[in-house]
Amino acid sequence: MRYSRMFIPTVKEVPADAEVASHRLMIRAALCRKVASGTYTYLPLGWRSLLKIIAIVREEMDKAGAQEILVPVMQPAEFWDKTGRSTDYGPTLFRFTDRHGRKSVLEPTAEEVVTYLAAGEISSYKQLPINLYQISPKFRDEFRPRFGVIRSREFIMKDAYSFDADPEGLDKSYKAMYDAYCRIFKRCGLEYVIVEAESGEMGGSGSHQFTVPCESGEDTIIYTEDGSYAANLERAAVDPLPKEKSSAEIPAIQEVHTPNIGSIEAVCKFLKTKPEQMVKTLIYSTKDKAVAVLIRGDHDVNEEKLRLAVGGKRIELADEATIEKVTGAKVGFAGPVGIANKVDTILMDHAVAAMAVWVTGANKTDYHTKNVVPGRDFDMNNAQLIDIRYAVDGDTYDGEKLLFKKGIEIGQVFKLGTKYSEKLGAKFLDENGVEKPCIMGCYGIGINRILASAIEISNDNNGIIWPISIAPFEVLITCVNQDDEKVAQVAENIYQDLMRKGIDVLLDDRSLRGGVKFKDADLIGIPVRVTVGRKSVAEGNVEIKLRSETKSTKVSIEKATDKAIELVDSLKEELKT
RNA sequence: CGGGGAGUAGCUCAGUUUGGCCAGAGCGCUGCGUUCGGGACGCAGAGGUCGCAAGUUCAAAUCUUGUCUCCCCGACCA
Repeated sequence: MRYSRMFIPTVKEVPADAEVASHRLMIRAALCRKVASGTYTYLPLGWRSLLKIIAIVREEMDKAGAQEILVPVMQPAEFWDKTGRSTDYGPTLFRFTDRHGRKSVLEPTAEEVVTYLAAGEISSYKQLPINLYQISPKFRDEFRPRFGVIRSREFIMKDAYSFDADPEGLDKSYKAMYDAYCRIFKRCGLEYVIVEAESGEMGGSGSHQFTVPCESGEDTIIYTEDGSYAANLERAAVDPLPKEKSSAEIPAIQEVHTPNIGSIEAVCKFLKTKPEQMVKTLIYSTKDKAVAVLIRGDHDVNEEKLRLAVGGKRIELADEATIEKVTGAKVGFAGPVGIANKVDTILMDHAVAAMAVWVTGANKTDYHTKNVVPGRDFDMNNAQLIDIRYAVDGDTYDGEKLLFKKGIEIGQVFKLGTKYSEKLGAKFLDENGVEKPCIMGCYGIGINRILASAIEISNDNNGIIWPISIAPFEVLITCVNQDDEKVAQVAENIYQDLMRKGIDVLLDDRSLRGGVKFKDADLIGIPVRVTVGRKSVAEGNVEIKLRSETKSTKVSIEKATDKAIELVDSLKEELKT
């Protein structure tokens, strides 16, 4: 491709609304442009990279035995009602009504439609296992799109769905996808980590998340230094804290007047105490039950752990009316003492149980209680002791200190089980003629996030440094003196030669000053660069360098092609699996 | 959705407090000339219903009200 004829509108100025490096560089290097909040147009360079990523994903999926299909982006809302995800997905689901009044959604993922397909076509164990995947746009009405394409409302996802006859089969299918993911991300040049994850509203029994560690990531991954444990924030388990020693004499429980002081900070200030000496009592409700959650003042409830604790049911913070009914007080004054017979369940975090003395709400508007001694003033048998909070700095798991790191989630694999197959009737007859639901798994990769995270972890002040596998081009020839016919001809010859030999090459044949071309070259980050200029051509040479290095080497014009190919090959070699 | 901020030339922004002499700068773009290996320089030019709508006023980018959009901080996910 000739630069002079290619649409590569690079920009010198840093875009005002781009916060993270990858977003800034994607705009500046002319990979994409924003159309509206969370939606982007990909320009030729960006699309070329995406196509390369897609090709890698497709190749590895096929190799892992999955088969590519394509389901409609526009799906009947009815499917989503059947699985309950119409409500579970909530406002994130894009909905619309057609001219006949039929309700539809734009696919955020395709469990429903693929399971519906399986329900109609699969009837025998002989057809299993099967794994179907697609690579297509997905839509999610995120409350806050941000970081460019990292969290957007429309994105390209590879989503795969496996159907197996038994749990052992699912384990195999899952492993095949897990391994394929490792190969895909390696080939894309990403440094990634795999952590245990929660399956969230996907449902199911097991999940791993693939994350690229970097500062601008939105996800938090938690791991132990010895590598024995790694999980995401939603999942990470923590050890119980050591029991505090109680000082000899603790005065009797005492009610304190705290007018209009409901929040933890305010109470602490008022009572001159610290959040870690307080116990928060949060009232949650499921469809039919009220649950009190006791957690230390400086900790946060992990609602995913909470959801699992109540048997995977949908659970949310109770509304004001419920709280007032349960506690007999306004919001902000709930406490554990005497609440046992008002709620259906009391869940107590380990850290609360470890405390010697509590400061809590009094279940009385404008009052708190202090000197609450667990066991003495609160019957510990009323509460179910569990791990229900987010891990914080200083926590351990299995005795090992937990460390925290930010990252971008680029893929996740789930063991779904039969949630979807049962609801949508994807059943088969086993070898004994017994009808059973298919056991499913689902597997997602954020294609655009691979692009963004590759840039995020590999760039410098001057621009992108692409891994060669997903770079828009493999080689860039910079012709420094385009108006010098001889120089231009040398560049042209190398260009033709590289193209003939199957190299993805871009020739910068614009009639511009060298400096401009070098700046653009750094910005768009093509990994191998051949510089053809008057000086070196006069000596019979050209210069070759890697984008990732500053030094260039002189090679004779005749050997330029071979040298460039050699560099391309060695870069590719590093990404082989 | 809650809290904060911003919409003026293709881009980055000044001007708004104190209404008029205020339609501006730099970059980019077009033409000519000089330059020509790290985003050159000179001259000449093109380009804007000041987000939109209503209102106040002799007069509105500037004041009032409404509205839309975008960005940042919190709760979801690839």
